[in-house]
Amino acid sequence: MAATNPEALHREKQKKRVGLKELPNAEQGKVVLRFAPNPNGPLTLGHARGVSINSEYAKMYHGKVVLRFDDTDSKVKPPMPAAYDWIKSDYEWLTGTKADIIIRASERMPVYLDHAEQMLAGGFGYVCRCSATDFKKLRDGKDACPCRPRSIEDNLIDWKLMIEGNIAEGEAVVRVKTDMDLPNPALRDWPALRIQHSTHPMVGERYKVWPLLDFQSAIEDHQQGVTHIIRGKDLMDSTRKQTILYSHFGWTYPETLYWGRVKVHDFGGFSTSGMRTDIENGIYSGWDDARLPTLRALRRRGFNATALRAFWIDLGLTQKDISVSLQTIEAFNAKEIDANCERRAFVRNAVCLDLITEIDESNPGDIISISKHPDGAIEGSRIWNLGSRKILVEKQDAEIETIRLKDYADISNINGKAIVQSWDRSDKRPIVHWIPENMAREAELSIPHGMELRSVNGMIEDYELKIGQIIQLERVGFAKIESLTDDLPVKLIWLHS
RNA sequence: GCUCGUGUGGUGUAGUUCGGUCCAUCAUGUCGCCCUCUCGAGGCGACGACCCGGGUUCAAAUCCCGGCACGAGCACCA
Repeated sequence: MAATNPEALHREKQKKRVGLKELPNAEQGKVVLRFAPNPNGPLTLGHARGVSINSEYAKMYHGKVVLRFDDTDSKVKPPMPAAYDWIKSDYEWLTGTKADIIIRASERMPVYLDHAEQMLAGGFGYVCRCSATDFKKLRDGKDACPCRPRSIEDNLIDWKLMIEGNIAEGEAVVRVKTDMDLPNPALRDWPALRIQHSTHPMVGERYKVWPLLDFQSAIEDHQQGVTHIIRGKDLMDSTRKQTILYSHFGWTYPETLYWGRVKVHDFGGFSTSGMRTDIENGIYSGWDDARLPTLRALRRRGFNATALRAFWIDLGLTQKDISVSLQTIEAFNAKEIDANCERRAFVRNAVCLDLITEIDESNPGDIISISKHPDGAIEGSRIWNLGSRKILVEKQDAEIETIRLKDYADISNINGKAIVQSWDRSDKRPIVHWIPENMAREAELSIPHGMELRSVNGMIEDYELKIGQIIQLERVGFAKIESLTDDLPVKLIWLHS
């Protein structure tokens, strides 16, 4: 045997860093972050990343999160009045707290319009009356458009016409002056505000000129003292555009971090507008349809907010475009909820057997008690009455000759007769779940599976069932009790295994 | 086309700042074994990766150069 290097034995294995990376230039108590959704529907699993990461950083640095509704477009992505409250409650559900500051861009219009005027008066912005296509042509050739050199006075006159509603939509736009030689064409004299005469669901027809995201967001971040922006990397050019605007105003741009695109294999993308259309067309029953990746749907199915946050924080903040599996989220969820879920039996394709027992001194009798949770995480027992001498097992299990009825007895199963062979576990025969026939109640388990909703019928153990309760169906998986109506089967909604 | 960004096992991540302590972390997954009571649970174990090619160096996942692949932006959407 060769000599062992003692150092090699003591070498420490490297550890995985836990939690989020440090934020650059972050000072305890002074960090201000923001989460800025478009209120065109409730929050999705994708938004949950933004909410989780931002709120976690706020917690780490004892900072604040601004929840801002970016509702400055009423034509392409019109805001949904109901969505403001949905998002607020989705946010609260997920983080367990209210956002520190909540604002709507549409109520802050005077601020944006005022800054637009400052920009024009300062000569670093101008009103452009070229058509979008003409401008694009000029911009691609690094050529300034004819409106650019006009005087501040002329710009202010046009601006007045714009905000008074005297210029039609598409006829004018306010641009931020940049270097036309910028290598990135997307940045050259980018548009800051445009005309929209449509009715805004929150403020009506009060405003004729609306800021675009890059302008509105930049001004508002400064107003709120945002120190760190975390956004999708598709918005990298926004950062560059806004940095130019900030330097015009003499402000310092916040630290900016990015994440890549996320897909959850089982859902695909998270298009809110796509879901909205499908709901309107009756493909889905509503925003909480179990097949949808909305937070409300996930919550309805029994996903836990802490688990969802833990999942996103574990993923961390990287610029890679990723595709994750729902299975991973489910594993986080199972870990989180297991200790709180009572067990119940659910027998699909039930087969009824006659229970035959010999009277002997080890016979536990007709009243047996089974723990609500295998390792006692939940106290108490379920009390079963075997008085009817009839039991239900799954058809598949009934085809096996010798099985063990979980927590009861080893039996031989021949011709519909379950004959007790031993009370104690006597060999390695399979353990199956079962229920006394007189304690069984019909149930329907609804399982979302991609575009379809599968339904599995069976008999559930009717013991202390409560509506809204998440239980673990032994050997099947977690499910939530959706409805408990007399005379109707219990409705269960599938969570995961 | 122009601009920007990213490349670590099946998936996702740690490590990359300041090269060695990395025969590369953890989770999820898959497979196997165990189980005195969920074989869709639990326990244990195994599997599996630094995009490619050069270079610098005693030493590279880490630094340099060149490829390649993938993604995003180039909206009067967010």
